[in-house]
Amino acid sequence: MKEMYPKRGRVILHVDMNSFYASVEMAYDPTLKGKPLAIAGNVEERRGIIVTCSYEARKFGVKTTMPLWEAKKLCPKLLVMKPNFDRYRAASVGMFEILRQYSKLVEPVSIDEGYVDITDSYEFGTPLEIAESIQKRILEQLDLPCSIGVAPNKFLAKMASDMKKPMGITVLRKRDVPKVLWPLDVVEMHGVGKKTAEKLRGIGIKTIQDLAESNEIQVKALIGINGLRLKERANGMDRRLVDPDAVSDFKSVGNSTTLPRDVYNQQELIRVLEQLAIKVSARLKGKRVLATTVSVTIRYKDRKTVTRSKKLQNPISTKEEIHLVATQLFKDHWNGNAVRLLGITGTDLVEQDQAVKQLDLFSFEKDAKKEPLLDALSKLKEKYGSNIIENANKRVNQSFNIGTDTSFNKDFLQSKKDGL
DNA sequence: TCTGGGGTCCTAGGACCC
DNA sequence: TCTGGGGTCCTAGGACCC
Repeated sequence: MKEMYPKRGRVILHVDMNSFYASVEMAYDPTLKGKPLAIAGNVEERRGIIVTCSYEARKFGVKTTMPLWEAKKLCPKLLVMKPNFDRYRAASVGMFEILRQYSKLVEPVSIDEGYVDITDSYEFGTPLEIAESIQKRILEQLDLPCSIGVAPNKFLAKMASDMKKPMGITVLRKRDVPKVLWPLDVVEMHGVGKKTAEKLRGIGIKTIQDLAESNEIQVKALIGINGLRLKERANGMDRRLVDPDAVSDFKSVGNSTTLPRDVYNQQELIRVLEQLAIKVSARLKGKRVLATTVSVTIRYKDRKTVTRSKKLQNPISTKEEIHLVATQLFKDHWNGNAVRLLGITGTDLVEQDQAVKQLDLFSFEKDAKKEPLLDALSKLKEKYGSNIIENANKRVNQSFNIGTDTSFNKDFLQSKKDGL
C-alpha cells in the first residue's frame, strides 16, 4: 500500500496548546470563557506570579511571570485561580491520545506541547489536512485551542507553531526560511535566551540572518559547541529525530518553595526541608525510582543561589533518608544569612526493581564480613548468575577498603537518633 | 517593595588514576 | 631535578525552557 505513495522528506508537526491552564479551566467552567482569567501560584500571598493567562487578560498587558499585584493593577477585573494540576494532566493525556491516532511517533515535550512525525501518515491526508484534522479534534473533543507548526524538522516546526496564536496552523518550508525567519531578532530563536543574544550582539549578530551567515570559528569561540548548532538551525537545518521515549526516562525529581518571609532560624529551615523531603520521597516512590544524588538549593535574601549535592553509595527514596542527607548538606553549606527559598532535588535516578538487586548486594556485603569471601560469592552466583559477580566484587571492595560514603550514611542515622 | 517552580543540558575545575 | 597527557568521576554553576 505504502509503495504507491511517492517517497517524501520528513514532515514534522509541533502542536502547542494555547494558554493551556487557562483554557483547561474554561473547558471545565464555560462561564469563564471570554473573561480575563489568570492562573497564579501562591494566590494568597504577595509573591504570587502569573503562570498563564487567557487572551482576554493579555489584552490588558498581563503576562506570564508578572507579579500578581502588577497584573491586578493593569486589569482590576482579572479573575485569578490556583492551578489544578490534575485537570491539566487529564487534558494533556487526552491531547496526546489524539496525536497518537495519527502517528506512533509522538514525542511529548511538556504537559502542553509535543512533536509528531507524520512522514508516513499518508492515509490521513496531506500534512496540512492532518494538522487541520488534529486541531479540529482537540477543539471538539477537549474544548481546547492549539496552534500547529508544519515543517521538515523539529526546529522549524517549533518556530512555526509560535507564529499564529491562538488556533493557528503555519507551514514553514526550508525555502521560506530567508523570508520568514531571517528578519527576526536572534533572541526569538528557540534555544537563544537573553544572555546568549547579548553575547551575539557583541560580535554584531542581531538577526537570525546574521547568525545564519556568521563565522563558525568566531561563534564557536564565543558560545561553544552550541553556537554551531544554533547556526545550523538559523539555516533551517535540524536532524534531531522525533523520539517517543525521550521523556519517559526523566533525569531528576525535585521540589522547592519560596518561604513566605525570609528565615534565619535553623530549626525552622530544617522543618521546611522535612516537608520538601516528604514531597520528593512521595514523587520518587510514585515513579518507582530511587535517587543516588541529593542536592539542596539555598536562595538567600539577595537572591544569590547556591546548590550543594552529595552522591551516595546507595540510592534512597524514603523521606527520612532524604531529609537526613538534605539536612546535613544544608548544615554544611548554609552561610547563616536569611534564606528565601529552599529546594531538594534527587538525581542519578535508578529504577526500584534494579535497586532491589543492589539492596540484596548490600546485605550480602554484611554477610561477606562473617563468611569467607569465596563462599559468599558462590552463594551470590547461585542466586543471580555470574554476570553480577563483577559488580558485587566492586561493592565489596568499596565497603572494605574505602567505606567513607557508607559511614556518611551511618553518621546520619546516628545523628537522627541523637535528635539532630 | 519585584521576580514561582518544575525541569534539561552543558561547561569547567579539581581529584585521582594510569 | 623537574613535571606529560589522557580519561573518568564528582561537584558547582550557568543558560535556557515551559
